[in-house]
Order: sequence, then C-alpha cells, then structure tokens
Amino acid sequence: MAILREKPNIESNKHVQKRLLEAAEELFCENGFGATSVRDLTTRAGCNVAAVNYYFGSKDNLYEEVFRRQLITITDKRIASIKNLMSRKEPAIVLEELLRVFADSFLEPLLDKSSGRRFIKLMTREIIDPHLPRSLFIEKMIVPTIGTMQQALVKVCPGLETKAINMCIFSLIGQLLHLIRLKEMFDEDEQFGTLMFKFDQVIEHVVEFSAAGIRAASKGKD
Amino acid sequence: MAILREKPNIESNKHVQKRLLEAAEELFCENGFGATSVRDLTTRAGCNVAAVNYYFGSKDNLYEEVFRRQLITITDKRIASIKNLMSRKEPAIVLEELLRVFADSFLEPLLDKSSGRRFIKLMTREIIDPHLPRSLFIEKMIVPTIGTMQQALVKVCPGLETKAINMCIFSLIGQLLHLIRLKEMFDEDEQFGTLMFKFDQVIEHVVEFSAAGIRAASKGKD
DNA sequence: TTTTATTTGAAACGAGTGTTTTAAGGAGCT
DNA sequence: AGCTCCTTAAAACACTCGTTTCAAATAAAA
Repeated sequence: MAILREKPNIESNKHVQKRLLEAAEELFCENGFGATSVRDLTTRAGCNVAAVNYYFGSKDNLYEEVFRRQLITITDKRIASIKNLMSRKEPAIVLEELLRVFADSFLEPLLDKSSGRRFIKLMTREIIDPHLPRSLFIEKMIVPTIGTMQQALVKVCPGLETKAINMCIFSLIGQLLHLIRLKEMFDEDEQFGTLMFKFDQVIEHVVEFSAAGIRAASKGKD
Repeated sequence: MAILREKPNIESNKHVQKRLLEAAEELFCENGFGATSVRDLTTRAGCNVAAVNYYFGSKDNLYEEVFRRQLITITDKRIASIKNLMSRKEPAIVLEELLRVFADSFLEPLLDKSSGRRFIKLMTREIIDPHLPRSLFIEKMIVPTIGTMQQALVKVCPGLETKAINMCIFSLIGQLLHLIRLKEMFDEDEQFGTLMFKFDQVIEHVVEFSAAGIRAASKGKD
C-alpha cells in the first residue's frame, strides 16, 4: 500500500499515478469532489478502480494533493508578478500601474485555458463547503498574496494606514472575484456577457474606480 | 400522484408538505443539492421517504420550489428598500446615502439569522454548478435589482453614463458579495474575522470607497 | 354507516458509491 | 531458471442513493 511513491523508473508511458493526478485535476475542478466518482477518475486515466487507493490511499488524499498543488502554483505566479513590477526603480510606480498589474496577475489564471482556470471553480466550492482545513487556504494563498500587495501599496501610496490598506485590497479583490464570477456565468452566453461588459473595459474601470477609492481613503491622512 | 396540491383542510398540525418545504430550505441551503438526501429531508420533516415524491414528484422539483421562493423574497425586499429611500422628496438624496441603503438591503439577509442567510450559500452553489436554468436567476433577481439601482443612481448622480453606471454597480456588488464571503468564511473564526475587519467599518469603507469611485467615473462627463 | 378518496408506512428495487480482497501479470535481480 | 517486488485486473464488499410498490391507515363524502 504505497502512498505518493516516486516514479518507478524512467517515464514509461505517462505513469498511472500522473495520469490520475491530471484526471483528478480536470474532474474535481469541473464537477467538484462529491460529483466526481472514483470510477470517473479511473476511466479518464485509463486504469483500474483500485489505482486511486493504491497510489493515494483514498479519494480524499488525491483531492488534497490536487488542491494543494494548484493553490501554491497560482499564488506563486501572482506574487512574482507584483514583485517584478516593484523591483523597478527608474520611473516611479504610479497607483494605477500597480492596480493594473495586480488585476492582471489575479485574472491571468482565468484568462488562459490552462489548468488554473478550472481551479477557480474548485476554490469557490472549497469556500462554500470545505473538505480541507481552512488553514491551508489562508497560509498558502491569502496571507502571502495580501502581504505582498500590502508592501507594494505602502510604497506606492504612502500615508495610507494599515487598516485602510487592508480594506482597499478587500475592495479590489472583491471586484476581481466578481468579474471572474460573471465571466464564468455568462461565458457562452453572448446575450448577456458581451452586451453589457467588455472584459478589458471592466478591468480598466476597476483600476480607475479603485484608484479613486484608495486616494479618497488616503486623503484623510495625507 | 398529486403534485403541489393544496392544503387538505385547515392547518392540521403543520402539514407534511409544509414541513418538507421547511426542511428542504434548511438542508439544501446548508449542504447543497447533492449532499442532501431524500432521507435527510424526510427525517427532519418527520415523515416517510415516499412523501417527497408524493407531494413534489421528485427531489428536483422540491429543490426548484425552494429556490424560486427564496429568490423572489430576497429580491422584493431589496427593491423595496431602495424605492423607499427614493420616494423621499424633501432633502435631496446624496450618493453616500443611497449606497448605504443599497449595502444594507443587500446584506440584510446575511445579518439576520432568518432563512435568507442560508440561502446565500445556495445561490453561490447554483452559480458554480447550476441545477436550474440561469434565466430564473437573471429574470427574478439580477435584472430587477440592477434595474432599480440604475434608476436610483441616475437621479442621485446625473451626468453618469449608462455603461459607467452598470460598471459602478458591478463594483459595488462585487465588494458586498466579497464581504458576505469573508463573513461566512471566518464567522466562527475569531482570530481572522474580527482581527482585521469590523463589519460596520467595512460597510462604511465600501460606501466611501465606492462613492469616490463613482464620482471619479462621472467627473469625465460632468 | 358505508363508500370513496387521500395520505401514510414499510419494504424493496436497481443503480451507484468508496474501498478491499484476491489473484494474475511483469520487470529486474541473483 | 527461480525469486522477489511492484503493479494491474476483476470481482466482491457493504453500504447509500432516488424512486416505486402496495397495503394499511385516515379523512371526506355519500
């Protein structure tokens, strides 16, 4: 009963364990934990039902493995984008610039059709009915992301109190998550989605809307 | 095989059909459609398993019945709050005032421990993996709510284009939904919830943050 | 009261769930 | 060869699921 063992030798023909992880990432994200059966997973991975329990011990373990991987991947990308911008010294960074980079790094996993996009649905599901400890979510995503953004904001926008910064980040993330939600909701629905919102226009609106809000919040203490 | 029949006579002892609706509203909201079994429902309602199919035809029908009721109830409350404020003629209504009323009417079902609070979780679930046609959602909630808020905003904030209004409402709702999400997430978690956010403070921040954003959006076309 | 109709109850149906068992296959080693 | 270890396969396990059946109980109407 091996749990999370290494690849057996060289890459034989995409090992079963790897195929299972890929299948799990697709199906869990698409349909959620409960609606994905072990037989769904093994059918897509092209292996026997027993393989899930053989390689991962249980369906739950496989789920946690998938979730943790994606969580860390996305968070690292976001932080890298922000730090990349902040490393610039030459022309001073303006608020709108930072907000735009943050918005892009936040929405990037949504826009490309890679694995990250599907994962957002799974994240939302995990918030509503959690199968994993919330600490994983907090420590691996929320704290690092907000922490990085805090540091960036105090540099770009001095004279803004910590509490106000947190609330402004809250407002920003709220809008971005809502944008993701609407995009998911009306993705194939032409009538609603493109009629009232063009994606890039909304991002620009969020940037300017939030910049005005942040400046108003810092005006009192400037 | 009666479907949705009327109450048999007077209210006998809280009729089975009614008890089933109440149990369904609680359990569906709490655990979702898939994680709520017919036996869970009938156990809480104190009746036989066959009662669900007898009175509602199927588990799906019962679910739709619960969802439609709550959706309409909440939407009506929100619209009434806004129209109540807008009916005032005497002192002109300022932007912050309107935003506060909208925020309150939006969060009200969250704050009280009535049926509406649980329903928000169910709404989120329905967005992620829908069991009902999206048209129900759009026609019974989104269109009426946004429509009412549009009318209110053009009166309070003239010189704001329709497209800009829609985007500002989008930003406002995004923040409020995020506030609901965080509250649900860290409701019993003292360490996180109350440490960084006091609920009333966040509402006040959202109002001021959004007022600044809206004024910035209208400044170009004033 | 008898006769209808409506509502309940217990049991069973067939299908699907995660997991375990048991045995067969296959690679690399001495 | 034989031997060990890892991997796969098919079947069965002990559930739970939504729904149906059909007889008994209850209420309404005659």
